Amino acid sequence: MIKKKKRAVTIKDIAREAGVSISTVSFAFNGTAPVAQETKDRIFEVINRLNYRPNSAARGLVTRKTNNICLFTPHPTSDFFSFSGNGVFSDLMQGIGEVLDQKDYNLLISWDTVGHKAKTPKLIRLIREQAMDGVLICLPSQDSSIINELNEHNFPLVIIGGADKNTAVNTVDVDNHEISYRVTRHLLELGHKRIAFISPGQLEFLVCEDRLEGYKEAMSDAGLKLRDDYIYIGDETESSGYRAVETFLSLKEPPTAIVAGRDIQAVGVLEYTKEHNIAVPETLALVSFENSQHAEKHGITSITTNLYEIGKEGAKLLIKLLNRKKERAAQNMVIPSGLVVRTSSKPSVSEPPAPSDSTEEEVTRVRTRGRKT
Amino acid sequence: MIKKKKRAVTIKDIAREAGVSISTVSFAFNGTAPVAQETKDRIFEVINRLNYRPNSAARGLVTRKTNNICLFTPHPTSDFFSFSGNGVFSDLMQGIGEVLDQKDYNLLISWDTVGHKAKTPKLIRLIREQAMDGVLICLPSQDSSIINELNEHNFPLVIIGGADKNTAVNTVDVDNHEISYRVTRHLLELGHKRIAFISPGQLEFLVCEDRLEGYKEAMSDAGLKLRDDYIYIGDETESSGYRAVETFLSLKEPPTAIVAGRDIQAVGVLEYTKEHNIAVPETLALVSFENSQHAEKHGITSITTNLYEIGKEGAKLLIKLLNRKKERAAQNMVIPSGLVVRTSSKPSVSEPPAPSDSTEEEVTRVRTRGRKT
DNA sequence: AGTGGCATTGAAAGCACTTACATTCATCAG
DNA sequence: CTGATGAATGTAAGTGCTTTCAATGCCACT
Repeated sequence: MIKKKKRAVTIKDIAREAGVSISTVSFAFNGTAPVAQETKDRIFEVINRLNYRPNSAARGLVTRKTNNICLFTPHPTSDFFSFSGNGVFSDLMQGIGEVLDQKDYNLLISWDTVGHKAKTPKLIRLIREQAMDGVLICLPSQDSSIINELNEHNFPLVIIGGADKNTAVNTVDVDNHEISYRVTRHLLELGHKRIAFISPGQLEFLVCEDRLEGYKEAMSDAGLKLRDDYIYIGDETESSGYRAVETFLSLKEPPTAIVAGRDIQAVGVLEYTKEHNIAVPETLALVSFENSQHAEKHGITSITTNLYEIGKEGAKLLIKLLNRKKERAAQNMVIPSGLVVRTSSKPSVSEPPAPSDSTEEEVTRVRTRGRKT
Repeated sequence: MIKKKKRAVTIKDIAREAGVSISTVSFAFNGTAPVAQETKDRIFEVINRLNYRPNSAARGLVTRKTNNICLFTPHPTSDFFSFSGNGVFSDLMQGIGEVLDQKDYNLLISWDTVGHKAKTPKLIRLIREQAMDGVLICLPSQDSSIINELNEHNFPLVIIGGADKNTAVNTVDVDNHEISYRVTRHLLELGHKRIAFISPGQLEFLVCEDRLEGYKEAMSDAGLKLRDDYIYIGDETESSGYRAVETFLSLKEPPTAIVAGRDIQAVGVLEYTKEHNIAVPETLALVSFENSQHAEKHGITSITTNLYEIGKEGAKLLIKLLNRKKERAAQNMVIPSGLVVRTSSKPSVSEPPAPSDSTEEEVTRVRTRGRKT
């Protein structure tokens, strides 16, 4: 095989080979102008024969599009990535990837660089370099300075999983406040009064704050007063659930039910109750979030947070944004959640009965809100 | 705020504002030619004031570099992503991301598109479009047609986790064959003769094949004959481990020890033994791979497979490749593994003793092999 | 035959950079 | 004093594409 500085095939090559001008090739390839069927056939024959694909840099230079979309996440070892124990990140990514793929967008991953606070955030750098068309930010913390900056510059942006409700920005998420209200309400309806809450993580994450608030509101609405000692700030580990029950049950007035912020914590709770022979749900009822395999395996009542769906809708929304000429109001998209009642909150019969609240029947509710622009 | 079709600031703007030519700006910014300190200062003042960053498409067009590196993986819901239960993908990605970040490369993620066999693989498309400089392929299956194609075109490529030893291609991985030999050997040294093996997944994954082969070789070397009924093809689930023991123990001559292909399977094994009151390690000894949190938590003897390190080295190697002018022989980099002996393969004393075989002490061995080119 | 209209196609101007090469100007050896 | 040297800077070509606008040819219709 003869080695030459083998340049990739360009539009020029196609034009020459097909005996037409380069603009005609461009028109034919992109379908941006009418080209006689005969010439079109000839051109495509050459394109396929030579495996031509337009150089993305050259094309991007003139069209000002990169077809890259950046997924900006917290640090991969952080809380978030182990959210739900396993597979959550995969679910999200798969949802995103699926729609991006279909629309021929590329997925760029970026996260806050460790210990480089001094440097311009990588995300900002990428934007200045015009290296991507839009960004999906997932699980932002309360420090929304970056988000605000992007938003002001009017950069296409969708936030996934926990958006500050006070910012006029496009979001896709489950309504953590509402579902937390719902699971707490479920326990209340079973007659529980002393209900404790385990936060899924640090409260600076909006998911966590929202879930806590939903719990609080449900309690207040039920006329129950909130107790600080019924709130435990957990993390992404099983053992944080374990330690939480341990703490709760050592109280003078221990709770009779627990809302765990995530399934893996609920697993930790069950580990404790099993070790200490505490009857679930008779002595201690338990509900949780995510409805993951863990919940299914351990019979934990849990409410779904469909990350796959969230990713998918987030990507769709972002792409819609990119194709929009004129400004529009920011959209807050809510992915429906279904409560799946299992033995952890119900006298065990045999098999978990049908969900009281099916995911399938609900419909995505979309709320819009004004934007200053 | 006045809305204008706000073009990003270009090198031209900087040149005008600083009163120099654009080439001087380019020289100063990139340090590619000497520029008087005074002018350099003036230029950088303007650059910082206007937040200039060179347009990546324009720059890429002439330099033929994108600074994008693609991580090509199996489908995100596949076996691989849940490899090790949780966090493995994160570990790998973090390792990769860390070094890429430092060198100002961007991370592009791509995986085989579902059900689009007809379409040109996305990876090939990206390469033809010259949308990335190099690719990290992780956990390839035996179908190495894509790899061969890339390799023939001399496209910068590093394979992570399971490379076909017969292809002259750059790889970074633990030596699955060797570590499998080692864990099996460990059981043999404890006096076991009837040792069964659970494959971590379908044998088309090279990791799986390698681990199986290592087991087989250790058995053969010990003068023991291989039995088909001592081999079970598992998957990424706990229950595959459960089913595996169940199968093994129903044999006329059940094994006295098991090599589980991954920690999560070992967990499934322990679940079974616990339920059926089978003494571990007395009646059934157990070893596994990965040395994940699962292994630690359940006291499973396991051998490390440091994905973080693998990712890091893989990225480093790829970047080295990109900066190399002349061709060099392909490198096969082996990340060391350490066997951590715990109670699952040792009469339980109290706490797991010090590892018999510490990771720290080993040194990365690098093998090279000729390449045809 | 002349003319207008339409469908195709081509020529050329960017897009924002890098870089080979030319130019300038001061300095210094002869 | 002159020409050579070399550092600093500028000029312009080229990167592969899109897109505007002009040119061409063909046909029907007058």
